[in-house]
Amino acid sequence: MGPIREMLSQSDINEQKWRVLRVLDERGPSELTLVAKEACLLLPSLTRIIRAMEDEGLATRATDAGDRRKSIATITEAGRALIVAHMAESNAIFARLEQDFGREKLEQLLDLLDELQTLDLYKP
Amino acid sequence: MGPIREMLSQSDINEQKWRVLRVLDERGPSELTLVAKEACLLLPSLTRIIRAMEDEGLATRATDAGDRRKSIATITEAGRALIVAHMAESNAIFARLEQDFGREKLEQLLDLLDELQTLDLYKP
DNA sequence: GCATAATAGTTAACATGTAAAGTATAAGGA
DNA sequence: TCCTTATACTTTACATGTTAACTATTATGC
Repeated sequence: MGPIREMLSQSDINEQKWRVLRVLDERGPSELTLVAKEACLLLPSLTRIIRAMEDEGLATRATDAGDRRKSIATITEAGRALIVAHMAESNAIFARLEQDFGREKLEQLLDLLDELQTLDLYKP
Repeated sequence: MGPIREMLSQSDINEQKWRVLRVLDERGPSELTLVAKEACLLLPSLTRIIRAMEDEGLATRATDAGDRRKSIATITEAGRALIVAHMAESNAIFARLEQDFGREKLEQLLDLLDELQTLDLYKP
């Protein structure tokens, strides 16, 4: 993810915020636990990140009406604009990776990682 | 690597020190840049870790005679003893992973990751 | 219903990662 | 030889990850 980090460092955003933005954009308003899982973050990290993102106007939050323990995060227009601004470059980086590494291998790798992550190695 | 971390947390050692110990054990006395590469650490991290390991008597250091910029790290008997003490459990964890995930898949995954890491995505 | 447990997040304290600048030594070229 | 560049770390400062303890709210068993 080095190239992605490099791309984002030009802007006023980092890798974690980028992942959160993309999750919120793809899945719509979501509770924080889900966002954390999708963005591969622990909740304490997400707490920190999303507070910053609120301050920067990239996302908003509201407590869920049905279950007041839950907090629902939503991407703002500014957040969406940031995604649009970087999407072309992001795609180019990904295309480059596909070309250098091989599309099949890349898919294989991602599948294996996904599968490994769903394995629960703790239970016996 | 969760299970490995769990195993080590019982003891007075952590994941990074474990990796450094294993590198030093497998490759013998080595300069720090090599150790960092093999243990997937940046040099500043290694500096911190190896100082602690010296204090705990797990490794020693000496400046290279031929090139006085280099620092050569060596595992001690205490370090080797720590490896021995945890090796059986480490092997069991790995065997468990092989069983749950599949040996072939695991090898495939490690190969792909290795290959990806050698790719230089920054150059042209 | 009420006590207990479970869930969703937050906070705080500490460990670790990372980038940038600094030091010391070595190598190369005019 | 002297100046410049490169290498091998170290130090510093800050970002991020991680664990444990905490609050608030909801679900469950009796």
